[in-house]
Amino acid sequence: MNEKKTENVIGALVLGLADAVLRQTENHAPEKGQAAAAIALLRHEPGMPIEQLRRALGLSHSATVRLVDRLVADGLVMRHASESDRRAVALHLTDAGNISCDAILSSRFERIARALDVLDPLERETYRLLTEKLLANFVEDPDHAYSVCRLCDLSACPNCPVACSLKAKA
Amino acid sequence: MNEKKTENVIGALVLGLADAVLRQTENHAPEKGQAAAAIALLRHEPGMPIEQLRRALGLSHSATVRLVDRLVADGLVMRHASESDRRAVALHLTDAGNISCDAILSSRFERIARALDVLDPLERETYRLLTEKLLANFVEDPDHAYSVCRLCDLSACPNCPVACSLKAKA
DNA sequence: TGATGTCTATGCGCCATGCATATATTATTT
DNA sequence: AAATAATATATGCATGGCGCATAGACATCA
Repeated sequence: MNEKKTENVIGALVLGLADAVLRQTENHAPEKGQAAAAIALLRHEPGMPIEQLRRALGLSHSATVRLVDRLVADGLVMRHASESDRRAVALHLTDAGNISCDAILSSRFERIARALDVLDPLERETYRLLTEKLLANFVEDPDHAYSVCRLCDLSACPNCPVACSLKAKA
Repeated sequence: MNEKKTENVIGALVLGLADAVLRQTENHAPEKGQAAAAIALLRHEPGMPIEQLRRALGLSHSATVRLVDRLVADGLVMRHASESDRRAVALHLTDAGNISCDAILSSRFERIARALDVLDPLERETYRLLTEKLLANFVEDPDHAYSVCRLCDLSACPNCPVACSLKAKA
């Protein structure tokens, strides 16, 4: 009995913590919504084209173009010519964009770390291992991987289970 | 070393699963955004006034009033006079609203259950216990509790750790 | 080379949002 | 009890983001 309670509890934490993280990161971005995620993704993958960014953010094409327009106007992002495809735009962070990105990543880290404070080291390790198992099974394809990891600090994520899982599938 | 990896992995799962759940539930609501959460909240608390709904959804006042307007126009919600406060509106689900709510809750459950499929029963139980511990520590006040549990199926959540945690604080 | 698909950009209309304001009712103060 | 402040709801207005449709540049493949 009460088999549904597990799903309720996990759903609640997931929703609440995602809310909290998104609120935190939005405070360090020029606007609400996916701006912070766009900035973090451009650190992951400098030179990312708009279309790839679009798929990672789950936006329509025009919404993505206009988001990039605003980030460029804010001085956080630059549009360069892509070397491999002359149709495409290669997006890069400016110096100001990198500073903004640092603030986004560290505020996200702090918020999650605070939520994990109640766990002792052993519990935390257990939780990490189980979460990695869930995550490896969760990701469907490269676009989804970018989406799921869009606010991660990849420099602090050796052997990312998402990347490993995709490699194993290929 | 790699102390930040725990936060990265949990942040990624939380974000990705919240995305997936929100997309699922939106499919069974008349519009994107907080409509599905509003419907689920009105099942939790029939007669909830607009202001309380507003705090649970994290919207502005006018956005909430207009959201309710649209839900009423869609035939999912009714505005009644509140018995305890003649300024307030008591919101209730219509029959159609209840049907929509059933679809929202079950689609959320299915999506989360699917993500948990990789865990064996023992792992799942461990994950549930640790998540309950995190959740009990996470919730700040009653408004936050409504927000975090806004898509839960409370009929399947005996001894909700969120409610218990708030009782203990009071 | 020709046909089709992809990547980016933009004009246009719609609609959700925030702001300021208005009204009714409750709570508080004197 | 009267006056004042605070709360709950509603709405007109202006702004702005979004989706749709379209267009041009380039790539890919036959």
